[in-house]
Amino acid sequence: MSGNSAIVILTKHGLKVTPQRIAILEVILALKEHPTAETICNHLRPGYPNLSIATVYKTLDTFAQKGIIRKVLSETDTMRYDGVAEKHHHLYSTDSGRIEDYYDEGLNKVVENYLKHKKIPNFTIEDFKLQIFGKFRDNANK
Amino acid sequence: MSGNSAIVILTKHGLKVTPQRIAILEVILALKEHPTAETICNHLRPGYPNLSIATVYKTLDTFAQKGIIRKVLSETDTMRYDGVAEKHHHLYSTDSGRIEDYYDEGLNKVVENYLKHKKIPNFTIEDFKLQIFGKFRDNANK
DNA sequence: TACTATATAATAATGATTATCAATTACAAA
DNA sequence: TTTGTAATTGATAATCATTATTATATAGTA
Repeated sequence: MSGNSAIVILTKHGLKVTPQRIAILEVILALKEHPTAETICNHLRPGYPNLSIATVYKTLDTFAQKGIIRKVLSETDTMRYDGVAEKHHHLYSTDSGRIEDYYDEGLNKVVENYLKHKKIPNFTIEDFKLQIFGKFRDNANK
Repeated sequence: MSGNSAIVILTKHGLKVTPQRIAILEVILALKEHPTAETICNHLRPGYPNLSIATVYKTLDTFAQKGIIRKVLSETDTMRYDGVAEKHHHLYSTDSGRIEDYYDEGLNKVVENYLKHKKIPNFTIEDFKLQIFGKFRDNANK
């Protein structure tokens, strides 16, 4: 029951449950590719021909504020969104715009440990994230 | 002779030495605050009233391509630039747009070591960078 | 000094995102 | 169930950062 879990998430965060919000949330949870607002819109157009891009932007912002999704910094000037809220890092291709998630609990621990001891002067750490740059060895251009 | 080192850098990278390039390079090397193109322009306006914002953008792009400076991903949609080419990380404030450099050779080593052993499938690592999120304990809003 | 490729300035164009606002809708209370 | 109200949506205009265009100016070389 995929539709259901979106509703649960919205309710849990005190958001009004609208068809648009359900649809947008379902798409972003399903897509693994860090979609842009535009991409999300295109995915939904068949079912919601009147969906406005402004609504998508506003909804994504709302979700990000609630911590349901994350905004992803990208090399270009297009903002991208990430349906995965659990801690992870990003692999950036140095030849294309491709970005992939990278989970590595060991890496988290190593860095956490290091930072726990090495205090940064004048700064209280809340979270960290690695951007790893390099090349994918397959040709897919997700 | 601060003007001199900018000229040396430009020459070393095979770039034509123009007054605008010297001025822009000097400003970005001097500023510690990851300025935007606009900020750089404002700093230079007194001396170069006709400096065009387009020139600033193009020049910064040229510098970044040569590796003289780096582009910095920011939370908002404004690109920022970093005069420091040596490897370093960034501290992001979670309440303001403030971004500061963070150098930590020990941290570099720890992560490098970890990644050297833990191969990432289907990906060749070239470089990495940490984004560290948190709060600055002073009030400066650089 | 003259030549040629490159850089610059001014400005128009683009593209992503945000603001506005009237019409619609979710949902709480009666 | 119906009603009232505040929040949401869609349409579109406005904004803001960045890029493209192009005529003029200039750096570096012969």
